[in-house]
Amino acid sequence: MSTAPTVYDVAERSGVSIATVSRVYRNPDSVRAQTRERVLAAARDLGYVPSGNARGLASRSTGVLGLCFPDYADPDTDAEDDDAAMLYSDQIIRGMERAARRHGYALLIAASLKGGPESLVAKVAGRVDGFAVMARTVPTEELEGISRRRPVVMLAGPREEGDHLDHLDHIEVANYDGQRELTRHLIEDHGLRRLAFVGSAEESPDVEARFQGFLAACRAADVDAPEEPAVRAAMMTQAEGARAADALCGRADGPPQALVCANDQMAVGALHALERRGLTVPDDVAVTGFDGIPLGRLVRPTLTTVRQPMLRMGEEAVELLVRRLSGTPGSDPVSLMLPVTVARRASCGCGPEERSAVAIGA
Amino acid sequence: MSTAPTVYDVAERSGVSIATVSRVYRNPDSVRAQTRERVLAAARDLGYVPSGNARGLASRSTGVLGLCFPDYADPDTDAEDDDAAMLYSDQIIRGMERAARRHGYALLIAASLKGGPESLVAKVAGRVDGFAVMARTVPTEELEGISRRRPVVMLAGPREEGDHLDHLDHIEVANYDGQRELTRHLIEDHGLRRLAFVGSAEESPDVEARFQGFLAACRAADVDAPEEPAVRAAMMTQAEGARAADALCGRADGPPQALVCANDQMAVGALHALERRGLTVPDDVAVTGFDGIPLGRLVRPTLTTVRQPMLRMGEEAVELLVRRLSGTPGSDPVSLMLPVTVARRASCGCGPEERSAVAIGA
DNA sequence: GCGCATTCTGTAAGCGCATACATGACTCTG
DNA sequence: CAGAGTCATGTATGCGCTTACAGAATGCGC
Repeated sequence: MSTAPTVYDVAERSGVSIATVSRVYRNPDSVRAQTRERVLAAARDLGYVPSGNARGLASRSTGVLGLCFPDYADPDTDAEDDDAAMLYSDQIIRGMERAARRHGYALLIAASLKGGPESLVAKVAGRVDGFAVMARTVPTEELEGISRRRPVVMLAGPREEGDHLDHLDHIEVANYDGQRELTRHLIEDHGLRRLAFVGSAEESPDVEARFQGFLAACRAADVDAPEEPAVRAAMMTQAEGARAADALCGRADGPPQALVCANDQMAVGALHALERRGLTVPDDVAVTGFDGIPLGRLVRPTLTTVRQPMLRMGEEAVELLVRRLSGTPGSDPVSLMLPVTVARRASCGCGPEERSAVAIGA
Repeated sequence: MSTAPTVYDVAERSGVSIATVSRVYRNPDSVRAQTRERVLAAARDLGYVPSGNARGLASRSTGVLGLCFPDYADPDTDAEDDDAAMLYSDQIIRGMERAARRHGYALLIAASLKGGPESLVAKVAGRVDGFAVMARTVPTEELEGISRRRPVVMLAGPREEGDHLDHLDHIEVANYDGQRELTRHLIEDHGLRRLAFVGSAEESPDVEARFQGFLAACRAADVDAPEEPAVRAAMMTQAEGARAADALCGRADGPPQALVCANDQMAVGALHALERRGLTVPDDVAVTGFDGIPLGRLVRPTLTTVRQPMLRMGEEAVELLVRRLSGTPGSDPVSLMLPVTVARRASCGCGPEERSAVAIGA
């Protein structure tokens, strides 16, 4: 692990100048075949690997795209169960990696640390040509600054409204339409009328949009539409989902007929809590989630949910970045809305087999 | 997207030298609070983001670890089904990302392109402080060269034997012990005696080790142990698994009692093929896989398999790299063997509920 | 108010590569 | 065989930052 060889070493060993060594890698055809072979041989002997840093510095580009995502680790998830630990950021990663590869980019990923998220973005932003950020991982204001210098696309978050609307590119999913359709399904197809929405305490535009979709479906069907979510969970984890379910069961008028959760994690938690209380899902209480994480298909009953097209979201993010990197810089910020699908599974009363689902929204 | 601001711009704007700007980021305490604030304010105004390339070049380290993995995309997998597309490289990624984050590193990932794998490694190797490579993604010889200059750990592949044993660090899994235990289970607990092993045509030490474990269990129980795998699939995909199952069913003596597949993908393909032929799994034929991909729990019957600890493998890889990066450089190459677990599910006849499984090997 | 220790800040020299430009070696044309 | 045109290679500069080292500022004791 002695000090690594550089172009200078390779140049000396093969009797050429460093410019020629550089050309061998950047533009092989511009070097005579014989010379090229000599250089490559020397490089091989030395174990030479071009420094990405130096190359990037000199050429002003890295060939790397980035992704910042929140640390979604749910402490409730059984650490032994690898499958259950797969959340949807993994699917975005996979989608981005695939698309990035097609365009000749590598992918740099980093989850926000509790320490200081600022260092996170800076670290990633400084090493990539452009990057995607999952909503609410990083203050929008900070992203605004960065996006003046390089492309940034926000995933699964709406553009900021009002005075300070941001200028980032966005890729959203049809939260409103998806939740409305799912709620409509509960009301019309299963005849449920006492529905409780489990939201989150922290401000989240996604959760808010889902709640509004929920309300819209209630109103359309003349079902009691509460002003507020029945519960606002402190965090959107299984433990909080369980707590929410317990709270709702303890109410004077008994549990609602359906528990409409703002994400799958909480829904799974609710499932467990209801089971512990001796209630049967979906016969006593229906439960639904949102997101479409793999775990939703592993629990029993399988979880009815609204599936987000995570893979595609990752791919679209890369396409957007690539377009920005090669295109006219001045163009206006883009907002792409991706459709979701309602996955009707067992927890709403649709039986064990997953029903075919259609795209909603966008 | 005008040209990005640099330390020089920030220095000028805040009336200090570039060295002070640099110190504000690298070593904040060494700058008087008042000066620091001025610099940070200027940086904010300008939308300054330190260049990772320049920093890396000057400081000779990147703060990034890497992972190269093969492009495992199985063309048979329903592209619409995101969950099924999650293969085990995703879990390694997640494991590495977590561990890397704990140590203050980001993670750079890249799958090998069909084009030229050499460019892949070079690209990654040049941009990271150290990296992991999944076995058979990159020629060992090339890795050898690179590993002279920076830490490289090979995942899920044994050290090269014989004349050219490599000097890389390795993290392996207990292929042999796992497959032997699973096979023993089929023979002793389910009383099966006519077993067929579905291997792969390409040379793979993993598959070979699994086959040897299979043989060992057969011999130990006095069951016919074939010299060769019953089928050597061209690729380890679902399509090839299905083809293998069909081939075995077409034999004169009828299908075997159990189809022991070298990986889950093929096992799932076999499951489908058997179903198409009207055979019932596990009653007519038992089927087993290897790996423990999420898909194995989604298919019916659920797939009995040997689960590899992918998350942990990713974490251990990072720990190893970090140790190398901060430690005594001269130490000998390490080989870490991780235990596997036999997941007894429905496809071997163990019933729908997954049985508790114990660690095997290592 | 002086000398000295202690902070704080500036100066300058690279880090390893890409690349514009200059140079040299040939080939071709007339 | 001179001059123009090609192609292969070398020279020199700078990309934006870190980091010795040197120098200025500040604090302290007496």
